Amino acid sequence: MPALKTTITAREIGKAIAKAIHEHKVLPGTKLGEDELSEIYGVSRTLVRSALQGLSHELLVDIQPNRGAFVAKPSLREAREIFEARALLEPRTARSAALRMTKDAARRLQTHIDDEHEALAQNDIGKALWLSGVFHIEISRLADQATIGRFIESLIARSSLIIALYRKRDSALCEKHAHHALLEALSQKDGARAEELMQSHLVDLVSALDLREKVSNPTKLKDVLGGWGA
Amino acid sequence: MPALKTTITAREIGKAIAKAIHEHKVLPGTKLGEDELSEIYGVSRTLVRSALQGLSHELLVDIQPNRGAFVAKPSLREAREIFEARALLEPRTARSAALRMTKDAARRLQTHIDDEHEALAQNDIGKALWLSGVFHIEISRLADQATIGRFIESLIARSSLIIALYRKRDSALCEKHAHHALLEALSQKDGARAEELMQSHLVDLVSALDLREKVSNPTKLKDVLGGWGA
DNA sequence: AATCATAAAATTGTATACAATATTTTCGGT
DNA sequence: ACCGAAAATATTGTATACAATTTTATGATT
Repeated sequence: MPALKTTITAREIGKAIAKAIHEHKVLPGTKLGEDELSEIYGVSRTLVRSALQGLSHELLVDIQPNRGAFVAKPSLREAREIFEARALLEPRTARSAALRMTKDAARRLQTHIDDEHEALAQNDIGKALWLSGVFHIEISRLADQATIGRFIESLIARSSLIIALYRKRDSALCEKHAHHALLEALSQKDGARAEELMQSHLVDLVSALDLREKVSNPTKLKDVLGGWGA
Repeated sequence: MPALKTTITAREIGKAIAKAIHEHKVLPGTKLGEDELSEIYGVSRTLVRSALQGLSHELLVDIQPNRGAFVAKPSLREAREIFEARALLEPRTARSAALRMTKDAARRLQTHIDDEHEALAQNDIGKALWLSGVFHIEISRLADQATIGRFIESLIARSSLIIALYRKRDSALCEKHAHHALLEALSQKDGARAEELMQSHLVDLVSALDLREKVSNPTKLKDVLGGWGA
């Protein structure tokens, strides 16, 4: 029988929390108490703290001194920056990926798309979101550029926070076709097309967000509430 | 009188170690023992570990399970990737910076160049190296793109490891003129020129490195040592 | 009832203690 | 002298204990 796993590492705890964040199981602003997490994973606060510090380095959680760790709430500005950075990195990376495409990779990506479809069919939005992120990460892996790949990974993780915070109410996240088209271009080693498709896919993602400036904080309530019975 | 600082944070310890690495005070591969660092900074291993984990996240140190933390030794492949990534990000960032340039920023950058010159005059190569990195980071700060700025910062930090490992023996790191020209373009808000200059500056940096493949590991010592007395 | 000051509880920050794992030293055999 | 095994030492990994800080609860005062 396979060896029973008896320990859990800080990294694994971090991954688990990151996945929960990615799947919108925990929303931005949620407090991540150390004792609570210790309890959950059956370890001391030491490991939990290590995991949280790691996540804070990835800007997925915000550690406030003496107050604790909270799931990060990227500002509007951060949100824009993150998608600008993705627009800069991912299309080019998709192009590189196309050139290195293999049959095996194509099968793997197809499986991902299927899983994504399945999750959507079961209305498991969280899982679909996570799989969608993994799809992008897989592509960046194919590009064989670990350094930029890490950047992209970090951007994608934070993107899920942005979606949680700024998604337009009506927007249906239907990435199935985009991902399918992307896979096709990749399979044909058509780098130029893959680049194009990735670019427009990212534009679509942003267009499903409401990244307009918030209404300026109403210094006077009257401005907002006034004129009810004139 | 100013309040006496009595504590040191994990972040500050990390910064101090990072600076020492950047200045080549500690070279790639150096063991960073926890007890040793605790002693130095007058804190328990807890904070030291936290600092080391942070640095490991930035890939500046390599933590080997049960063996400890070592100053990272980027591979040839990583070295190439890092400068490719810089070539992708920094020229564009320099262009953005030019558009947002202010008198104040120009003065600050000029001071940096002067300091750099001073350090070189005193033959303090380490300090010059560090200042050179900070110069690039300052520019990325000006671009007002925190997200990409963080990426660039991370790349620059690792660049100093690469320089330590792969610098050509004869190459004199003379960035003074390049930085001066860059500052001039920025001051004139000439984005296109700043982008160009940054690009060629990075090419120059790479050309001072020896990033060729190592000789294939000699499977037989005889191949290397044989033929001594034929 | 609302508000403020104070006290109690809960939570995070740091140090220390112990366990697990490496590294070094010692020492017997060849 | 040169290995190799085993003990001794040193170092990292994790848990716990205590200190510092924040949050919540309490109660007196208006």
